[in-house]
Amino acid sequence: MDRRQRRTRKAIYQAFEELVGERHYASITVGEIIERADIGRSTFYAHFATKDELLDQMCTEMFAHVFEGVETDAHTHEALEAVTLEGMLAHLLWHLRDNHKGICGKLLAEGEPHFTAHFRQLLSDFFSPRLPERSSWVPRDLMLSLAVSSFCESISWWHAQGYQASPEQLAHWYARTLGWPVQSRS
Amino acid sequence: MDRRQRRTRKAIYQAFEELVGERHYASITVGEIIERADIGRSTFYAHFATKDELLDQMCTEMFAHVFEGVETDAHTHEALEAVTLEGMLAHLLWHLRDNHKGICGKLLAEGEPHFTAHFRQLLSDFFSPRLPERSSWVPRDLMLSLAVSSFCESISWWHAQGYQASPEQLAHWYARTLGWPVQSRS
DNA sequence: TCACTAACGAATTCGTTGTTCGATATACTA
DNA sequence: TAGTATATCGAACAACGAATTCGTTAGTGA
Repeated sequence: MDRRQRRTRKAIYQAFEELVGERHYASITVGEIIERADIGRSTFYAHFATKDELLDQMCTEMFAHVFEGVETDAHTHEALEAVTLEGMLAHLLWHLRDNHKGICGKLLAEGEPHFTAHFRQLLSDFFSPRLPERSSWVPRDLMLSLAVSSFCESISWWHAQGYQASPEQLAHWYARTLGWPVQSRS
Repeated sequence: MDRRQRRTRKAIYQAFEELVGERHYASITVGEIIERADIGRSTFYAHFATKDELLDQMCTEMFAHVFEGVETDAHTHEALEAVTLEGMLAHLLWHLRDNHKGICGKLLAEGEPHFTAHFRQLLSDFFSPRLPERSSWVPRDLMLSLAVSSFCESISWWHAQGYQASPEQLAHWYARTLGWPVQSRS
């Protein structure tokens, strides 16, 4: 890819991340993004059709890093026992907090529909084969939806609290609330 | 209130409800509302400052009816035993499905931020003094957030399923998933 | 060096929001 | 029923933002 393209793309991403960190996503205009990124208007549209597409592409890139190592890397941050559902969730939370300045939590807390839909899809794929068995019968897709939305809500709450609790702690509370098998805590 | 005002207000509400039922809320324009309601542009703005304010006022009116009788009326639809948390939730679901053509579920499923925030606030107030005690400790405000978001998600799921399950059934599954004390089911 | 193509940015079109105002129609009330 | 108040009408208007166009400038890579 042309160096110029890389530069402008990076500038756009950075300006966008800053703005999302500062303000409500919906209120950000393309004009502000190009001003902050210091690029021409037509240049922006040469890269992204709309503001939402920018968000989408950013999510894709951002989550590619976050989700790929959830299973394989878990043992590098935690003990080997971490390769449980709760451990993987803690690992995921760890990434979400640190890798992108908590933008994920911010967008979830704002209820930004595009982002939420994107994130929920990924979570759905992640949870789907891993849902614990329950003693009592509940429709599986309802259970999945509740697991996903509760996890999103936990992140949103975490964000509102300034990320005070540890990822492990939050994952534990989350699992507890859904009545899932839980790791013993020291 | 002047009869003319009542008439236009009713026309606006009706047109708006129809449109919300047909299309994504965010894509509805004021122009479409006034066209469908067959009123003048300035007339709309004499009643509501923005489209969102229309939604807000509509919610307020709509929920006033739904929430007020949750405790007092529960025994008219169900047996007296229904005055339990699960019973009250079933009663609430019953109203939400029937009173307004499931618009509530639609807006929740769309993730419409204004509506969701409004509804969540009401649910928060409702759940707050009623949260069951748990054996294991979890921060109370996190528990509350999870209870609220899970209930919203259950409604959203219900909507997506075409409201097939009964309110009682859904309330039961909801309570089960959160590991709450549960009514025995025949 | 040279062809390619990205970036520029002002001008433009488009759609939507929200306001204004004089004319008209309707509703309350005495 | 007459008379006053006021709600509605609707075209015109200003403001804003999205998205496009296109001739010009400048950086890239071979």
